[in-house]
Amino acid sequence: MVRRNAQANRDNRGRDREESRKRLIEAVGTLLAKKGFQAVGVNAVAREAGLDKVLIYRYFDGLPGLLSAFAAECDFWPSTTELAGGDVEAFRALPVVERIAVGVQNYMRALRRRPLTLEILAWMFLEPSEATRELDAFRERAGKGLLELADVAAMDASVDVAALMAVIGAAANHLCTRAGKIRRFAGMDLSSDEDWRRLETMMADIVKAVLAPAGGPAT
Amino acid sequence: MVRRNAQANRDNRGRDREESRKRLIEAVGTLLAKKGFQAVGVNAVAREAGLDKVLIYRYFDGLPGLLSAFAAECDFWPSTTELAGGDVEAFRALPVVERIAVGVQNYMRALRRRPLTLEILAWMFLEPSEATRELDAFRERAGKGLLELADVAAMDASVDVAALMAVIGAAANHLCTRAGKIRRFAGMDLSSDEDWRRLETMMADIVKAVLAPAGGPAT
DNA sequence: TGACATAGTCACCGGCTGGTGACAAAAGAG
DNA sequence: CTCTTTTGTCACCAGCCGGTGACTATGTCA
Repeated sequence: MVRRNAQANRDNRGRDREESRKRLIEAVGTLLAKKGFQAVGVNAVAREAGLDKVLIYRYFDGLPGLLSAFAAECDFWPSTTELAGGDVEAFRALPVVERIAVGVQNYMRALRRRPLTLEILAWMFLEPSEATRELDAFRERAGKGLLELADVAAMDASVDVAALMAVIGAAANHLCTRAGKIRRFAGMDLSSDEDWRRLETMMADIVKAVLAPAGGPAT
Repeated sequence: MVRRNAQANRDNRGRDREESRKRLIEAVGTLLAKKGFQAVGVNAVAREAGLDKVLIYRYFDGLPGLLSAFAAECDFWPSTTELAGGDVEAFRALPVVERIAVGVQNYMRALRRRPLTLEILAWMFLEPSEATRELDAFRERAGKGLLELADVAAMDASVDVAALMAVIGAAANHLCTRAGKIRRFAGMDLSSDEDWRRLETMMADIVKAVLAPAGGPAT
């Protein structure tokens, strides 16, 4: 009785550590996509993978380790290159206002392209837990990269750039993470490409309007 | 054995429906403040109140009903008056750009003043569940009120006001809900009044810069 | 062949969850 | 005084959860 999993594995002539690792990691992804982060537990993942949960402890030293392996496997977080729009040299050549405006747009697009990342991100935003702690490394590292990529330091000091970036970044995070949960937000349809275009345009307009008021200075 | 709760109640010469209702509602608040929304379950609330969980079903018809009662009891959501800064007449007399800028500031301040609301809100943002569904009524109702309060309809059509409001609102929600969870966000200290002042100022500056570029029209 | 490490299964633990049915004690009504 | 309703307690249910120890099956190497 209750031999389904065992048999399925025996048919595969299991006994392949790498294969099992892979299946467990994949199970995290499918479970994340199907039921959200809340459903990702040792029992559920093992069940989804058709393996025994003890392997999670043996191979990954627990759930945090498995999540970390999952993040490393799939392209969990956008690369600096992606944030620069593919061509870092060309990006650096842009005036600073354009760099920020384009960088924000690319950041949002990169996030929206990764529903699983958004799912995890939403939970990390809500309550940084033991399970998600290892994933923070990815975020922080990428955060540093983004800032030095935009090279914001060389800016007109008359504008509070840090506050601007915080507001814009907060809006991007909120809009992207909510997009997977609800359809409408403040009158915008988060499932509509057209409305996302409006939001992206507004973000860029904000950056430009604040940093370069009335065709003023701005490097 | 295990007579603590029972005795505590007997000492009070319990047998007071209203008193018990009140204690259950209060238990939601203290639990929310102590351990967050995740910890709010039937068992935990009853334990916190020193009563039996069956009373939650009898008096509130389950957890959603209890949460709804909680929301109705405490001032869960800011009133229109509060969003207008106390004086609705004076608020209406402001030019539209000022109305929006001030309204956003008041919205953020109102949220930050309500840590329990923020805790619930964060969960409603993450995953609208059966338990939080009844609380949505409060939000939607208040949302309508805010929009007609600002009277955004009478605006210069050359600017995408809806997108602007969405971006600003998203930023406000994200910054406020995260403030209770983490200290720093994008270089800003969310526990510092000084940095909140900078964020508020930036929000207002954004609204003004986008709606009234270079001292342009704007009603 | 036999010894040994690895891969994987299974049964079990304590503790929690939401939920229910049976019952005691108090208050009120006639 | 009795009978009924209300208030509250308690015991129990099935089903999860994370975690562990004991086991078997398979392969490898001498």
